Amino acid sequence: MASQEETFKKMVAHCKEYGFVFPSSDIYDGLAAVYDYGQNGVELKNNIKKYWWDSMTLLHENVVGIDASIFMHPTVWKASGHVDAFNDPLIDNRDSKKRYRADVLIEDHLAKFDEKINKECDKAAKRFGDKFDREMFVQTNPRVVEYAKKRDEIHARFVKALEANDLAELKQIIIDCEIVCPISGTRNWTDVRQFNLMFSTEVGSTADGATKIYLRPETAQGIFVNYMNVQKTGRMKIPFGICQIGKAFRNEIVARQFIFRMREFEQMEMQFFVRPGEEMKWFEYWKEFRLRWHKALGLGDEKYRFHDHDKLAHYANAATDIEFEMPFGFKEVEGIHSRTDFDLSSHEKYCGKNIKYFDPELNQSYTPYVIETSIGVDRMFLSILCAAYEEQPLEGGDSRVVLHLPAVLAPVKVCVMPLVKKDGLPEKAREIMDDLKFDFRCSYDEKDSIGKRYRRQDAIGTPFCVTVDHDSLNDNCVTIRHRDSMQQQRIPIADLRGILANELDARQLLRKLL
RNA sequence: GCGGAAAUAGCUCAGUUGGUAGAGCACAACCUUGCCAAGGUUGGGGUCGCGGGUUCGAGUCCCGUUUUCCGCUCCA
Repeated sequence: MASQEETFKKMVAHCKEYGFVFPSSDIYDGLAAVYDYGQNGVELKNNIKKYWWDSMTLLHENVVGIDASIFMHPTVWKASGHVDAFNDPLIDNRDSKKRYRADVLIEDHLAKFDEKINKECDKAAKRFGDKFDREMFVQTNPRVVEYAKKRDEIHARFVKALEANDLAELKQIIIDCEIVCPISGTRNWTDVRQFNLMFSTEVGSTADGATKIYLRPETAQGIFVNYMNVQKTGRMKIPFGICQIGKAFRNEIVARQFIFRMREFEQMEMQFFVRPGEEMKWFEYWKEFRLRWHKALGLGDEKYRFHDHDKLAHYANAATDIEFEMPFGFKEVEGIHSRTDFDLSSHEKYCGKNIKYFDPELNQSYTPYVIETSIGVDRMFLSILCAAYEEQPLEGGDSRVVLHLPAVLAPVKVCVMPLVKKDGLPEKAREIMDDLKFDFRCSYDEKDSIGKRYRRQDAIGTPFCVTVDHDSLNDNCVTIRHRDSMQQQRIPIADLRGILANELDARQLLRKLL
């Protein structure tokens, strides 16, 4: 495991050295948990997005795309539950250095009163046997009445403090209740602080009374608020899906592990609208389809697994993750959730408009249920790089760093190089490249020895190198060198385009999904 | 956010008890060579993360700060 972590560190360094991922604002020492994609990274990322987009929109005639704004009406986040669910009051214990949610500490404390009351009841029940009347006992036993009174007092303060968002009062409750840290056993608490996972900004000048709005913490809501527009204008019939690729923002408390958890990240999401009662059927369909999409890349089937959620989010009735084996363990890359009608119903309530679907086959209206597939582009990018990166020992004690990227995703498809920088070979190489560059992302290299140039292309995962030598001028043939096997073939220049087109055909990948 | 460690050229690192910065690789030009990281010559590139302080003098000592890594904590 230790060597895997070492390899991961080297992979991260490799990403910077070869123009895949840079720290944001690098010349100012970076910005925590924000990264930029470089000249090779952006190509790989775009190729991942295209593979996803095509698999959704080309292979499913009932799935269409949209591109919603990052800014949305503030009420969207009320309706989605984010405003309430993402505001956690946090408190630290100075001795144990542990952090807790202040509301959870108080709730746990309140629960203790009920435990005490139950204990008294149990004792009394044993004493009185069949004659025990619990209701009567609770109302009359002085000790139990005292517990209940205290509990209700604290509960009332607690609810009031939460409603008013009174952080000082929350701390005061913790002090008054003499709540201690379960680890250190002390009451050496910091102040309660609010931590909102959503970034906020303002629309309009402050003089006019600016409106506070949020940067979206998920792209899903952009689809929900457009569901009616797309359904009506696209004449969509249930079941149908809307997909989207876009940025989302979360103010993570701790963001680590390179691009795995970033404050600004990109999601590829689809919301699939179905008849109520049919959601589990479609949940299973998308679960299976999405896993096939991952496995089709050929990074190794054993690197994927499902992780079903035991604890479901407020909106879901079934949820699973597709996890990928990163060097730091199996980690979530994609989530597939059955979101019920939670979002659409909630939006209907908040916006006050009828957004039900009229099903002509059933001759009735209903709020559709939703299956969501949500994949992090950056996590997908990371998983591919982790699987592709290899420090490969070669014969004679030599070694090379090679990225075994799926050819369809590679940033550069082919590098054309003259064997030597003279005798008309560069001109011939340029000629070949000018012919190929409309179809494939090509690069040209004439610097350094041929071996060195091959290694440079291995390091960025270029699947093919084409070398022009002296014979090429006479026989119109070139050498094509394959990245993974390092084997070379001599082929006519006239066949080059056809061979490359076949090897780099994205359709072959998509066909595996049917 | 807490604790620990670190920050010197694009990368990997050296730099003695404080005395005004080096190597290898990489990069650019030229020469030689030509199918898996060859050799030579020349050149560009660093106010040593940033800001203070001590000192005649700080990459080196002290304080603060930023970023990164490791461990906690958090993660609908």
